[in-house]
Amino acid sequence: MVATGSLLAPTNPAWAGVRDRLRARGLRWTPQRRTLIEVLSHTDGHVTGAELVERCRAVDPSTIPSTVYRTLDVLEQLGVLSHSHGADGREEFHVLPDAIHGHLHCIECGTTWEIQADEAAALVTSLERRRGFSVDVTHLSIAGRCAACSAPKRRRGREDPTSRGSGDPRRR
Amino acid sequence: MVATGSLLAPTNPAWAGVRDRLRARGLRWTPQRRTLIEVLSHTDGHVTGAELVERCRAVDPSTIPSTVYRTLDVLEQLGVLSHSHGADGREEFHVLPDAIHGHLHCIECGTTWEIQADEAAALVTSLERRRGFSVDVTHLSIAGRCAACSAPKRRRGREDPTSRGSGDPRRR
DNA sequence: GCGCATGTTGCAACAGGTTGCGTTTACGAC
DNA sequence: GTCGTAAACGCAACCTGTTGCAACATGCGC
Repeated sequence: MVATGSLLAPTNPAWAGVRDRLRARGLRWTPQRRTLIEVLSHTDGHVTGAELVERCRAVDPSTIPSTVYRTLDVLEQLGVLSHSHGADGREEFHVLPDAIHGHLHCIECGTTWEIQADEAAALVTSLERRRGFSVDVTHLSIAGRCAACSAPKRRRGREDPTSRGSGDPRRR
Repeated sequence: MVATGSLLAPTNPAWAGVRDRLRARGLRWTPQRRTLIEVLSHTDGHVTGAELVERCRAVDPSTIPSTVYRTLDVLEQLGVLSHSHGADGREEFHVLPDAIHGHLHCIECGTTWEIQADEAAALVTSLERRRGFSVDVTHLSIAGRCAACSAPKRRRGREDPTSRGSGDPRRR
C-alpha cells in the first residue's frame, strides 16, 4: 500500500512539489499517482507509455494501464512532462522538460536525439509569419536518416546501437 | 480491363502502371490489391488507415484490415503513396504525392494543411548541415495551433478539456 | 473522528494497427 | 492445360491506447 519505503531510491526533490500542485488544483494524491511519480523520477529522457506501464507494474503489480495513461495526461497538464509521437506513431513521453525541445528520429536505426528550440527556430518563425501557425515544438518529431545510416554505401549495416540506453531493442 | 466493372468510376490512368510495376518486382496483382487501388484512385488528400479499410469494405465487404495495411506498405515502397502520423499518432496516408510535402496539424480544431518542401527547407538544410541528418519531409507532421485557433485569446483561460467540443466533428 | 462530494480507480469493451502462421493462389515455366 | 513455388491472404491473437461507467476513497468541512 502506502509503502513504507520505496523500492527505489528516494524521490528527486523536484518531484516533491507535484503533490502540492495537484492538491492546489483540487486534484488528488493517490497511491497510484505516487507510484507513477516515483517511476518518472527515476526516468531519464524518453519513454514510451508502455514502458512506463511496465515499470509501474514492477513497483506495484496491480497497476492498471488506463490509470497510468490518465495520470500521464494530468501530469502533462501540470507541465511536468510532455509527449510526442515517435516515427512509428507510438507515444513517447519526455520527463521534466528543462528546455523546450523536439526530437529527431532515425527510421533506420531507431535512435532518437533531441533538437533544441533554436534548431527549429527558422521553421517556427517561418510558419508563424507565413501562416500564423504556432508550432508546438515539444511535440515536434522529425523522421529521417541519421548521419551514420544515410552515410555512403555500407549496405544497410543494421548495427542496432540500441538506442537510448535503457531502451529495449524491440520495435518493428 | 481498365473499367473492370467497378462500382466506382473508371480508374485514373495514373494508377494503371501500378499493376505492371508490381509485377516487374515479382509482386502480385490480386483482387484485394485491385480493390485498394480502386479506392485510392478515388481518394484525394489525406486518409487514415481506418478510413481506407472502411472504404475497401464498401467495395468488397470481405476486406480484411491486415491485408489493407500490408498492401499499403507495399504501395508506399512503390512510391505511389506516403504516410505520416497525425498529431494524435494515427496513421495518415497521402496519395500520389505530386510534390514532396509535410503536414501541419492544429491540435485545437484538428484541421490539417500541407506545407511545401520549401517551407521546411531551412529546417532541413540546417539539420543536414549540423548533424548530417536527412529529414524525411513526407513524414513530417507538425503540431501546433493554427491562426484561427491561436488568435482569439478568449475562451482559453485554463486547460479546459472540453475545448475541442465545438466545431470539428473529427474523431477522437 | 465522521460524513460527504467529487476526483479517481478498476474493469471491460473498444479502436487502430501489427504479427505469426497455416492455407490459398497468382503466374511463370513447361 | 498443368505444375510448382513463393507471394499474399485470412485469421486469430496481440499490442498500445482510449472510453464509459459503477464503485471507491481522498481530503475538506464540521
